[in-house]
Amino acid sequence: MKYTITTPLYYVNDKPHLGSSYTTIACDAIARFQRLKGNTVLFLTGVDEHGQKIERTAASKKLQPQLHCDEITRKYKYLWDKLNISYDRFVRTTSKEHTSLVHQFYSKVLKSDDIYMGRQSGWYCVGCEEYKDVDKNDKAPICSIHKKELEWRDEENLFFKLSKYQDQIEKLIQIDGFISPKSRKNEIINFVSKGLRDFSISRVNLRWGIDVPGNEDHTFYVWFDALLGYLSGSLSYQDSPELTNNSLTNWPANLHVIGKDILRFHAVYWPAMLLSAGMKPPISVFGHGFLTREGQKMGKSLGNVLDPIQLLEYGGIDAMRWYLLRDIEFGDDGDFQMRRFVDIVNSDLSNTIGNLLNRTITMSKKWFNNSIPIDNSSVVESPLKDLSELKINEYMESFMKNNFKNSANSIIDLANSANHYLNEQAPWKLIKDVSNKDIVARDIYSVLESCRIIAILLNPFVPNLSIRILNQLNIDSTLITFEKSLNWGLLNPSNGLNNPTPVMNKLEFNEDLFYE
RNA sequence: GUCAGUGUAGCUCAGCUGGUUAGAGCACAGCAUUCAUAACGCUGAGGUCGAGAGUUCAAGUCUCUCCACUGACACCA
Repeated sequence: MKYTITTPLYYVNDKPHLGSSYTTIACDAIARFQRLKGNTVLFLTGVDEHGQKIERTAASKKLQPQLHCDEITRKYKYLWDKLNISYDRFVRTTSKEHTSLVHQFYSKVLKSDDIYMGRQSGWYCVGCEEYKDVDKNDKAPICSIHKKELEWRDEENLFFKLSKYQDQIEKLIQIDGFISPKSRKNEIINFVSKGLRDFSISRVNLRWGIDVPGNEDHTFYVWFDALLGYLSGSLSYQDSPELTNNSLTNWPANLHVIGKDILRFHAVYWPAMLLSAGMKPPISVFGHGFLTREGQKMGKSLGNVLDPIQLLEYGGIDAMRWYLLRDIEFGDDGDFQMRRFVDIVNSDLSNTIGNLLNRTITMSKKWFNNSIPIDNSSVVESPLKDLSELKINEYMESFMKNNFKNSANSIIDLANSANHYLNEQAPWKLIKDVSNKDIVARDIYSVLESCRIIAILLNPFVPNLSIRILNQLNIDSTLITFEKSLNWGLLNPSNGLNNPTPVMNKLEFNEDLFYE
């Protein structure tokens, strides 16, 4: 089965922030999960590089727009690299291939007779780059966001006939699972029910964009450019892109993950555009929440922006990924708290999981020939076996619903129970009597086996840590799949064990590390 | 402003159609302790369930009012 998942195409006005890291980490976890399930995954990410804001930012830095984009794009790629993001394709909207695709797509929409030239007039905020929905008779309205006077503009734009797709969109968004989470689905339904209006897809006074064929003084406005990146990244033949059914083997996307702010464009505009071009809409769209920091909105004016690179250098990749996926309800807004970051990571990864692995390997090597106890007879029965099966099921169920938090909790439950089991059985006492050796062998084996399963389940969340655990168990991480690797009793005693060293070091709390 | 959602221990949250002394994890304190990463385990302290009023034998759970925060209300990359 094919599975296509996308992040948004990030706007390269500025360097990547924590929010885009969050989205991308979540997508990476899903992509890795789907690969472990045996699906052929296309994980697509990229950048949106056009627009007036970028043109201006570049100008203020005295750079050509393209050079500015190159620079920021490099930063994105660098960060995704550091976060071990397993993307398959990285789309740039300034690439030749993308431009070609936009033109092809546009001609399809033209053929459907869904484009017309219209006039747009109204109060325009340069800061927002958009028309404001204020009373046209107002004499000097002010942008509520920028607190600046609005400009009156009156210009020719090409429009897309969104209104024509009212019925089809209404049906689509009703489909169970198309929009998640549910609360946002209701908002969209509410919005659509009020009647869809056509929207403008071109600008005349914008040079940094893709030309509109046949209207050379126009360039495409964001949605007829950026959204199409999903298509150009999905084509089978990237080099000479042709928008045909043959080349679209990775389409439709199974899941677009985006921030809640652009949900409407993905759940309403985008499907309508695709329908117009004779193509299938995506299968599902997930709008996640935003991150605050210590209860406050992050912003430059507050000086409390948390730089993902800094966080990464401080806590490491596993800590960062784990905290974001494990502690924040995917879909809801979340609050980044330094204290909690340190506590959660230390407790879960170092104390519970890391220490479990460490103590068990030490015992095993000590009492069983520097290796794993051979215990084929009793491997079959263990309370931990039953529990692991239960937790694996919970994990899978939650993950399919993008409920990473519950999924992670299932892993922790299993690790806690294994620790608990050791304390109850106390093999370090039993071993003092040689006749107990079989019991100890069974116990140690079943805890090691739990560790193996924990490592596999951990893989989509914290791939690096997962591999470190598997390495200690002497297991080749490249051969892992859910289907083949999650059965109980697969740990092979003849493989032996590597020397235990802590797989996860503890973090020290440092309150004002990241405030300038 | 209109509509929707949220508000439960220091922190993150469970609490279905109202029913015994309100739960979990983390953090904290004490005990115990090496197989182990000052880890694990056990025990404990912690809440007038946003505020007020009402319905009821009984309300965190229903109704009303108020407060705080969040989101939607069309072109916010």
